[in-house]
Amino acid sequence: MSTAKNYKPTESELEILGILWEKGAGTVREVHEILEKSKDAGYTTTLKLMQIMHEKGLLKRDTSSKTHVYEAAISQESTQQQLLTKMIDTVFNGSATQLVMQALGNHRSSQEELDKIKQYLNEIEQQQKK
Amino acid sequence: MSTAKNYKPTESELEILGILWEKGAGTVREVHEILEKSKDAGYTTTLKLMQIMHEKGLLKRDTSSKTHVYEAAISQESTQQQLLTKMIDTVFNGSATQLVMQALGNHRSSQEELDKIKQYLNEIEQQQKK
DNA sequence: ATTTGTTTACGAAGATATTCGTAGATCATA
DNA sequence: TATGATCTACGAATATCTTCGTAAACAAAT
Repeated sequence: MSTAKNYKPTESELEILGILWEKGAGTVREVHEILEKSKDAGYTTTLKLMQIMHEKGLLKRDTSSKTHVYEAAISQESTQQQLLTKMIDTVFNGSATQLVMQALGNHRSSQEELDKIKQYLNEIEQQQKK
Repeated sequence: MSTAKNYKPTESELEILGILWEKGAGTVREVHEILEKSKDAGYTTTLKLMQIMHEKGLLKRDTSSKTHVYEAAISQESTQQQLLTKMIDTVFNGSATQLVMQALGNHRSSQEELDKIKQYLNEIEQQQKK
């Protein structure tokens, strides 16, 4: 069986996870209203999706009141990590560097952000020297 | 209708594209033998997938000899770009920087690669000043 | 108490992706 | 020419994802 940890969320599931990561816990109604802005789907569709995600262990939920409150059960970081790894593997010939350069080249970053990255690079180098 | 350009390949399709990008043109048999190493599927499954990909415009094929020869019809770069954009958007809160740092942090890069990235950063900065 | 609105649960239809068996064509070779 | 190996084409079964209608529970308002 696949635990939630290494389960690969579908496209729709990722959209919902994204919303919950950003806003923290929320009801189906709340999630749905945000979702509607970028997608059109009925309320029960969102409900069903979130129920399935709960079954799969992707969401936790609090059913103590009539209106259930959901929350992401997997962290954004671990999900990012998993998707990145997969992507590097299948599309970037296994090279993280290739991915980084591609991302930097085509998604305009501000000077501030570039500085942040530079600083981070230095930190990594320091660590490696030890 | 969606052209091959903006069509989003499925998981299986990406695996096949990855193989063809790396090795260049190839027959179903060749692709299948590489695919088998990481996945188990029958020969006709791979065949069918590649035929469908051809219909969708993801692969070109040369049918002049009995054994057809396939080739990727979409570039690795544009596909990388498309997937990156989507991923940044849904999983990294729209921040390419966040993705870059996550990738750097968890996928060990050699000093050489780090230097390459630094150099690339400098190039970007130069460009921006103009 | 009845109506109205909101919620969950359930089931099923529809869409898409994946898998593979089987048949027929082609070719090498015994 | 027959045999066997390899290939494509086709169709269909299976699995998975997505969508939504409907019903039942509940609460608030009339």
